Amino acid sequence: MAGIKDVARQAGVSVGTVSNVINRPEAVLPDTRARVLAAIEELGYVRSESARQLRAGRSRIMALLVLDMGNPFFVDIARGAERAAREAGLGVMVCNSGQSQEEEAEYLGLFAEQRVCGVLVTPADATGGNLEAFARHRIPHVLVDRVASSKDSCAVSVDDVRGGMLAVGHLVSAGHRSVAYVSGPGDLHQIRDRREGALAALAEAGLGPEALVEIPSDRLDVAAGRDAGARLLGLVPRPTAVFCANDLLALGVLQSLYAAGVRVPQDVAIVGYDDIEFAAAAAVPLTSVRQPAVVMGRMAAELLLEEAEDEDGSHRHRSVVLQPELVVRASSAAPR
Amino acid sequence: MAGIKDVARQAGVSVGTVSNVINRPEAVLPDTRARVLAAIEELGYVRSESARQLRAGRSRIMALLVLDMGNPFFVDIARGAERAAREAGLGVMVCNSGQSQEEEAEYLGLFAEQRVCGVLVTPADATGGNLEAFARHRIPHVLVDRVASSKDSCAVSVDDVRGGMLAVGHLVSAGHRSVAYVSGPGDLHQIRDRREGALAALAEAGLGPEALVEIPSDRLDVAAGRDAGARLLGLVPRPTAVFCANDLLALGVLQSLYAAGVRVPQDVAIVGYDDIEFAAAAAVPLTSVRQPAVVMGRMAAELLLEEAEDEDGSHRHRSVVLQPELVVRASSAAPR
DNA sequence: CGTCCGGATTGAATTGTTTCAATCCGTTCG
DNA sequence: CGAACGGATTGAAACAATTCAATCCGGACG
Repeated sequence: MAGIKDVARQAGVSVGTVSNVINRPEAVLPDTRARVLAAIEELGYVRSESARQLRAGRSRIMALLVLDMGNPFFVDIARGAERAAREAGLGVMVCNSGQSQEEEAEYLGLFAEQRVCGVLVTPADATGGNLEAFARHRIPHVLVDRVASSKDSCAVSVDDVRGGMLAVGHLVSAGHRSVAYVSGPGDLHQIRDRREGALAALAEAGLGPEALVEIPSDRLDVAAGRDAGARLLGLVPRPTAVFCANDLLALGVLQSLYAAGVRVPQDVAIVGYDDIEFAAAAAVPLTSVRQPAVVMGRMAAELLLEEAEDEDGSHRHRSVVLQPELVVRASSAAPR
Repeated sequence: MAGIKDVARQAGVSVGTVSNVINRPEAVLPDTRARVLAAIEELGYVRSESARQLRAGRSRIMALLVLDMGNPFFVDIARGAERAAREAGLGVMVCNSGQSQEEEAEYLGLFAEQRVCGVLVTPADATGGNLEAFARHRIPHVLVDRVASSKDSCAVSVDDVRGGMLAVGHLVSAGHRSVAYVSGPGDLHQIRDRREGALAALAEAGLGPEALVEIPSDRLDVAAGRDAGARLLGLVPRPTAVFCANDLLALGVLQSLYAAGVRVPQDVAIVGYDDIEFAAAAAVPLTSVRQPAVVMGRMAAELLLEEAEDEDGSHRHRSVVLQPELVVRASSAAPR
């Protein structure tokens, strides 16, 4: 494959001039430039990004590590981040940790080797232990959908406590007195915060923590939701409402209940979380807590860019907290 | 940031030995190895992927360029490809072209600069003109969800003509005599093949091409489906069934009809395409043509690996055609 | 005792680009 | 006419790894 030297020889100029034609065309005489461009065309020259990177010390790629690309919520985050990155001339490398700390660690190692200009990450665990190495190496990183645990990084999150309050508050004010919480991996902060919000809403209505029946789940997908739905059906007495930690779980629960002939919302009301596109199109359109996912992705990318481009140490880490919004649809209503 | 030289100095060995410790540990005496590993640990050394790449000539990353990551069908393809790639120790860089030829060209250029070891691509246009440069530079590439237009590359596709036949054959045998086809961008092969299959199914039942009413759409998402649904409502006479080029469109159409009080399937039957996870959870569970998306992604990645690892030119380009499968659910039934 | 062998280690060459001090050359000015 | 200037161009250094021929060293063997 042709390199810059071949181009230089072909055009009868030095390598420096070829580099200038590519990077600072205005600094080269028009006819020299034309000659070089012709040589580039003729040889089919494509500049090597790795050589540039080697010299520059870091790549022009930003990494995004999410829990699950099968969840449209994360796809929206990716979309927001991608747009912001492209505006800055950067590429985005999107990867899934699948909520596994090992995979997360593996990917973070990969990113460090790639010398990515920064990492947007939704950590798979609460402690963020995998990120310590990043802080040590001064690799810019921004926590996404997660509050900053230390002052070592920026973070963009949505107020999950408030989201849980909105969801369960809505159920309580519709008259429900016993609510199931289909949760997810216990080490996820979001899951815990949403529960806390749910408990707060119950407390506000004078109900104790026993009014919230937790149905744990180790994953956050539709299949796990179906399992949770089956378990819900077995509960005696059965709660009259379910709050799910995300919409995928809610869709799975809905399918389960539907299949068992339990009517939604007459017999059981359901509230999901994320308000993914498919929530509105569900068998019974899903009441859900909407998160500004695209905005979150964009803001995270912008914070990362600010940190990465910061030369003089003027960057101050910030935590942005966005507000969720309840979208009421058919799946929630007063109990019998 | 510490480099291999710093490690060598710290451990009192040469750079070659450090390199050996990392890449061929068995070729180094245990105590030397221990010393080097200690130095690596102490200095927090992380090897530079760009320097490796520069020397090796190409990266250990495979690119995947799909039309839209918002479509779960492509997410499944990505999952399949990612798994196969990781088994081979490669990373995957997933990008969206958004069906735009300009974006596609931009990304392909980026991939060439990155010297990716190969590209999996669902071209945004029928001609695949953007790929010519790849063929010229001998960059391995595999067409995904698309038949090979030339003998220059491998391809993995699903028999879309047959998929269209399955869908419309099902509708026809349920008694429908007029079917709307909500299509997508006309330059996509899949869209045309599915139409062809639809026409073939109609012909088999003695119906002419006028029995297929095309409702064109320039995108393939839920919003476009809603638009298409609105247009369908305005048709006189209104077809009794709709075949949608994918499930996102079908979900959108379903929402539109539902909102207008048109009953599905009593008034209008709907058949989608892809059988995404959300099809089964829809307001009316969607009949759909299932594609083996994960398998397709995996096979594509495996073909690419075979091509990329081929040294002696023994690789022969192949086209794999997978078979789709009809999944009948509530959204399709006999007309009034 | 010298030679040979083989495994461990070395260190220089190589990769493709960017950058920058040095050089070249044509103009202008004193 | 020489010097100073300034824009265009040059060419070598630097980036961080891998690779490989050369070297080193200890032991075995003649």
